Amino acid sequence: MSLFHKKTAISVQTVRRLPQYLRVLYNLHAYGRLLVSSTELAEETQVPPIVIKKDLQTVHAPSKMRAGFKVQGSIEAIENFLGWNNLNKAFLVGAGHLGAALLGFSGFKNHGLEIVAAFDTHPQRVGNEINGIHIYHTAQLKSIISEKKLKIAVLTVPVSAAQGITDTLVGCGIKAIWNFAPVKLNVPADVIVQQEDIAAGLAELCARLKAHE
Amino acid sequence: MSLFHKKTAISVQTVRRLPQYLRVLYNLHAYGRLLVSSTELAEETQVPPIVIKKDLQTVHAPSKMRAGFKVQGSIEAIENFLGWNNLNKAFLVGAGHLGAALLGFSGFKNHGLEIVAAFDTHPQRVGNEINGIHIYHTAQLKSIISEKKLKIAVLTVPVSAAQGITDTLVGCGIKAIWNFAPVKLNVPADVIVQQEDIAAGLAELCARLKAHE
DNA sequence: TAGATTGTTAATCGATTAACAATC
DNA sequence: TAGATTGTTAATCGATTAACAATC
Repeated sequence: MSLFHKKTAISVQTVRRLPQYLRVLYNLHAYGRLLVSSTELAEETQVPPIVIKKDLQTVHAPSKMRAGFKVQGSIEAIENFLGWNNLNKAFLVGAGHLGAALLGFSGFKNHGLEIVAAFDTHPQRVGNEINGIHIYHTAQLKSIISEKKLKIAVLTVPVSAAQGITDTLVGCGIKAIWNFAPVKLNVPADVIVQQEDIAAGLAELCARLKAHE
Repeated sequence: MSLFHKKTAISVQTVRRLPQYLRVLYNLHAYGRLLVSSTELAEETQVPPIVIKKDLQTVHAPSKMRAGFKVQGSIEAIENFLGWNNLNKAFLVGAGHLGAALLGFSGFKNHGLEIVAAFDTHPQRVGNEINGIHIYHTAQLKSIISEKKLKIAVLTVPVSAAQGITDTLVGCGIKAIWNFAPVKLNVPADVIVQQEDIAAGLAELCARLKAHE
């Protein structure tokens, strides 16, 4: 209603729920289902039907009155909203167990992310391939990032190495870092850091366990 | 103020922020610092000082007027709140890359979790040890769970195996499952499932990237 | 002392939930 | 038709934020 073009800020919570819906929708689509109601989606997720209805409405998922949301159209709406219909090229630094797990997870291609290179310093890892992705030595970071024009980093290095690598990445003009190391990274204001903190999940579990007793 | 003993429900958000504070507090403690203000903690985390003040107050972290929160006492308050001062014994199912990453992460001992056994079906993995933790065959789940009286499972199996294993675990009387497989698990109401969904983090990153453009 | 801080209550904001109309 | 569902607006709830007193 404002004359000014207000940036429609969609809540973080909504955004984080979208992948759940997407998984169910993929399944339904594979079974040939054309429509799904918010109540049915609610059964397949932990999310209350009204929340689902609102979330799908905010990403403009198409629907049919009385019949539910269109499966295919909702998939497209969510993918489009998240930008998951065209792949972002990314690279991974730190090809240890966690890094290898992420490299091995082909599902990212459904999630808008294509990891095209990996880096490590460990001589036994450099030169190998995981899931078709070559592991370069970290010394080559700068040249390969600029050569392949990469903007998104997945950081799975030990805590002790995280800030140092980050400084290098920032120097390479990286736009976003998906950080799995449990440290706060210092970056310039225009670099996005998405922090993944599994201790948070564990804390939640422990709190629920205590409350349950 | 109520005569009834109302269960003080602490918000999930607060619980999930606690580990961040804990990491900073451990560092400060290692440097011999006795007090820290919420403003200083705010600089070391992404969290606004008022939120930190409130969070620490809700876990009854001790403080000194005008001087800040007591470092050691705050550590104890958080650990105590989360039950991280005495270790919960847990086991892991699925010793692939992700499982191996979690087994290799000794930091869980600071987080109230001690993984004492791992399980897999892969012949090349069964019988090995990772970080001193033995990998048993999944066929031994039942006997070892009851022998060691384990109540908490960490689930890092492929999606296709997750529900089947879960049914077995429920049959063994497990109390909680920390689930890294991107599926909703069907469990009885008295079993806690803590869902870890890295697609949620990726979705958040993508939304922020889009908003940033 | 002045000023930085915690302590505590109130105000704001935004997400969730409820309510009900519209639809097929 | 009746009933299940989406569409849309209002109400509720709870987390965050602000405000200011108390303290050393």
